[in-house]
Amino acid sequence: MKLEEAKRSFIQTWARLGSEWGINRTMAQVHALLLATDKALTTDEVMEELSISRGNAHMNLRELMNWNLVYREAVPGERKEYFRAEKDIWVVAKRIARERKRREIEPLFRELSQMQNVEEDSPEAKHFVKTVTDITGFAGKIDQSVETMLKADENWFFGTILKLLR
Amino acid sequence: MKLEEAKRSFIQTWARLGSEWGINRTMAQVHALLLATDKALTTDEVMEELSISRGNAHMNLRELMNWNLVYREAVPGERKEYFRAEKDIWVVAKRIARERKRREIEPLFRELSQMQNVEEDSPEAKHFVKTVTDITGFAGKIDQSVETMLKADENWFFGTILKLLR
DNA sequence: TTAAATTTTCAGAATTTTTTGAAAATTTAG
DNA sequence: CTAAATTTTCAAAAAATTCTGAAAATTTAA
Repeated sequence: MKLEEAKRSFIQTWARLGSEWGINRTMAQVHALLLATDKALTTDEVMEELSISRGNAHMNLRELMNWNLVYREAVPGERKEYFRAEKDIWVVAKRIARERKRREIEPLFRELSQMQNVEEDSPEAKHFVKTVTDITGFAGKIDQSVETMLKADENWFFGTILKLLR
Repeated sequence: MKLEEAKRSFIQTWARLGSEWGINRTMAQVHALLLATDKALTTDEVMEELSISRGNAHMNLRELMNWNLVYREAVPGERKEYFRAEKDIWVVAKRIARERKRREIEPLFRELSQMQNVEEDSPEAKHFVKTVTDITGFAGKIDQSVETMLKADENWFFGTILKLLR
């Protein structure tokens, strides 16, 4: 398999995976392109490689920066902005987990908690409250597990930094 | 909060969560309705409750059965089919995990493995292969963890069945 | 300053996904 | 069997999402 072919294939696979998990197809493509490339790219290069418009490239690069999956890289003597992806896959996973937890799990958790205050005493109401309570408990456990994972990573990070400073 | 209000709110929340995670909005609504209801419902009741068409209700109920999240329940003396949701949230989570693993993680794993055969020796090619290899390894670990979770649960299930039969 | 380069925005267009609803197929009561 | 009840299918319509491209805003070199 040739490199260019493999890259295209990787971009396509990543895009499909993204849309299966609720991530915009183009955002996943841009991410894949940057993951597959060993240098920082400009907006124009992203547009060219993926045959997408400037607006689209721009918005998705910005969104990837919001997720902390892509960062700007200054290139001396160049006016344009260059973008590079975080390549450490564990860091990538951690950042996606943090972002989805923050945007989705935490609000879910809060909303579900509200629903347990059903002022009614019928069997239907009891059943409903039990279901919601079970789900809330489950969401809490997931939330807690992700939190532990992220905290463990912070400690690891902190430990590494300390070693460097020592 | 009144039961009906809480139910509506639950259905809406579940639908939002579903679409954030790549699950069809209506499928999530139907699932939520059945989770929130302490009895089996007919297609007509689902249509009525959610104000959706017959075709839509039918297709989504069928898809939920494919996911093993909903099952038909025979009601003696009734011609219509009744549907009920699995309520054990751990079982629900396990079934969703199994299905997404089978449909998404496993194919991903296979596709990524292909991409590591880049017959080229440039630094770019090396970088690409390393990235893909890292991701493949990561996907493998996720796959393995989910597998362990599911297997543990099978044992638990098997153990429970044995107890019942003993 | 000035103007060229670059980034940002967003209304309308294009695309993709989902839904409808009516016809066809199937099932079952009588 | 016959026909009423019910389920299933799927082409077309509707809705939701994503993308484009050009204009506006911003930045920077000179």
